[in-house]
Amino acid sequence: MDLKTLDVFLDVARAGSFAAVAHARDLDPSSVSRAIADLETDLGVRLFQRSTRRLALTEAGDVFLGRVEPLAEELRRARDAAVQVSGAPRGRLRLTASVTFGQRCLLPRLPEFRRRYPDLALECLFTDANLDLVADRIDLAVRLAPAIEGDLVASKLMDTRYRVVAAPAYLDRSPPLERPADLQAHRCLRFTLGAYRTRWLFRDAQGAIETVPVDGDLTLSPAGALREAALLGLGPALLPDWLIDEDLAGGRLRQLFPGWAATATTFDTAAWAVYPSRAFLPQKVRVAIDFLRESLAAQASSK
Amino acid sequence: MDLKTLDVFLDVARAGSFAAVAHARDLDPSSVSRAIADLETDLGVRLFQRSTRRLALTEAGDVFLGRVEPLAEELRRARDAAVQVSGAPRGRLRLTASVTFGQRCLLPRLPEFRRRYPDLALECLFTDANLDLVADRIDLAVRLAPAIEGDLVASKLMDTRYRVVAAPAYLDRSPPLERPADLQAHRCLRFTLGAYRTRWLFRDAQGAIETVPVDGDLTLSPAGALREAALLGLGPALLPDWLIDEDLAGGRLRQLFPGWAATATTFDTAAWAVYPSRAFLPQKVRVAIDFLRESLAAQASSK
DNA sequence: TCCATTCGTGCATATCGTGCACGAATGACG
DNA sequence: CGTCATTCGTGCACGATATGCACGAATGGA
Repeated sequence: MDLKTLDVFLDVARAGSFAAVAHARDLDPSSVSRAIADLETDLGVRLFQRSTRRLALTEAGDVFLGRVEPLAEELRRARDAAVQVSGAPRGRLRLTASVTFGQRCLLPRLPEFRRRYPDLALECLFTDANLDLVADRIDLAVRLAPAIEGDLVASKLMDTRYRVVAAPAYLDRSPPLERPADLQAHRCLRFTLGAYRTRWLFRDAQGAIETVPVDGDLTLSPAGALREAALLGLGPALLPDWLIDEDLAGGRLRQLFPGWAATATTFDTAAWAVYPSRAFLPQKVRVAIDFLRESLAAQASSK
Repeated sequence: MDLKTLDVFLDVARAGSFAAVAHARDLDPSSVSRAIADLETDLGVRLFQRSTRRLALTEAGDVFLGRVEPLAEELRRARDAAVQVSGAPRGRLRLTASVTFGQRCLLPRLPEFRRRYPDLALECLFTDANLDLVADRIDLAVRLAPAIEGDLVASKLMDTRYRVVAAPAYLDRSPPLERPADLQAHRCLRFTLGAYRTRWLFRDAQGAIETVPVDGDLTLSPAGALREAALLGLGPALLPDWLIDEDLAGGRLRQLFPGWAATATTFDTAAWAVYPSRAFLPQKVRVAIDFLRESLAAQASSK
């Protein structure tokens, strides 16, 4: 049973004519005739009594019409409802990012986002666990990486950089840190993740890369905790710019080796908006991506 | 949008797997995958987020599911309702017959019919106008004719015969009526319709046909009125057996020329149940035909 | 009676649905 | 981490179905 056929049935019942409906729908009358005949066969019930000039609903046809007419309308509504949910910046958006990035870069932007899209409810899952977009029904993930692999679609929000920093008080009472290699004489504040614990990489203005072994008696996670330790003057730390830019500007932290790019993994990395598919992208996701890109870009360009 | 596709969608939403649904329905998984993809294209909305091991409804998919789930059930009900109306001896039956036949042969049978089929409402249109089955939405017509022509379906209920009759009092005071030709000396009671007004036909035991011109100063319609005139002794009348059998048995009328078959049109004629179509014949019509055939046949065999 | 319109059907063809084969991705398991 | 079974998506071929066209029969109006 085809919904188009049901619509044809409704039209024929109203018009009392196959030919009139065929004309209105730009179909051949034989198609309408057959569609109705097929529907009758499908149902096992005669819906119309026919003569060439007259068409009348049977009692069964009457009953079917009464039942089916509201349903056709409901189905249109079902479609419209689905389209509307998808097409409008409303509904519920499930967003995930790491704890620190979420709190540092996304949370402060929520008031403005809410102001712009008051019909859009946000569900933020800030976690350092790498949530599965399908299984956890995530609409949008913000991920920090040099690039995004796999089937997922990614849209770059902003570039990110790492810097080695330390508190002024730490620097005042410590041996000088003029070159990256000087770190080896210091107890560095290390991030929990693999490469961050053993060696940091530096690239100078000419592009030469230097690997510096690092060690220390403090390993921390998440990145926000590392920042706190650095602010407390516990040692040098390798931290992302978006986390410490304000501390640097406020003098609470100082950047070491400003002529060098620093990292523990890759020098070129970014924050990405990641979502499962481009096809039929709900509007709510679209506007969130655009908002974040715009907002974070504005932050980046003010450095 | 196909209802089968909607059912597949519902199954997939419940099972969270294309493959499982394909297996349950004995389909290839690619068919399920395509059906859902086509539905998404049709709607312009993504209903599921997919990974090979995981399938999750989108928010739009959720909304659509909630809307569509009750509709599938309602459509099944619509079909069932139509089938039920058609399949059961219930509902409303529109029946037509000529005034006289209706009152004489059908009306007395209504109590028994109602007793048998209490859920079946009868709408009887006894009229001498030849109603159109389609335009007037007649389920069943009882027609008196030698045969039924055209597209309509006819089922013979019983044979009918005409007889020339007169009241005993009329015969006592009139010239003798021993042969059909004797009618010419009498003022016959004539029926309004064409051939009944000018000549009656007689066929003897050997099959020889004699045409007798008839005349008189009284022309009547319907047949019941003609019968009344005959009972009043106003003259000889050509009347159908079903109308006068009881009068003959009660001696109120006498049959003339018993060795001859009489008619104004054709000698072999019958009462027919006529209905628009055999295809998907509603049960209510079926039982009415069967009832009338059985009941009228019983009347015929008791003569 | 004539004629325009309508429904139904045969036929040919275009379109669509579906199975099969296969590749890529996913997770569970050892 | 590697292996493997399972799952979804896609190309291809082919069968099934939908549809237009032509035409005949019937209907009703003039």
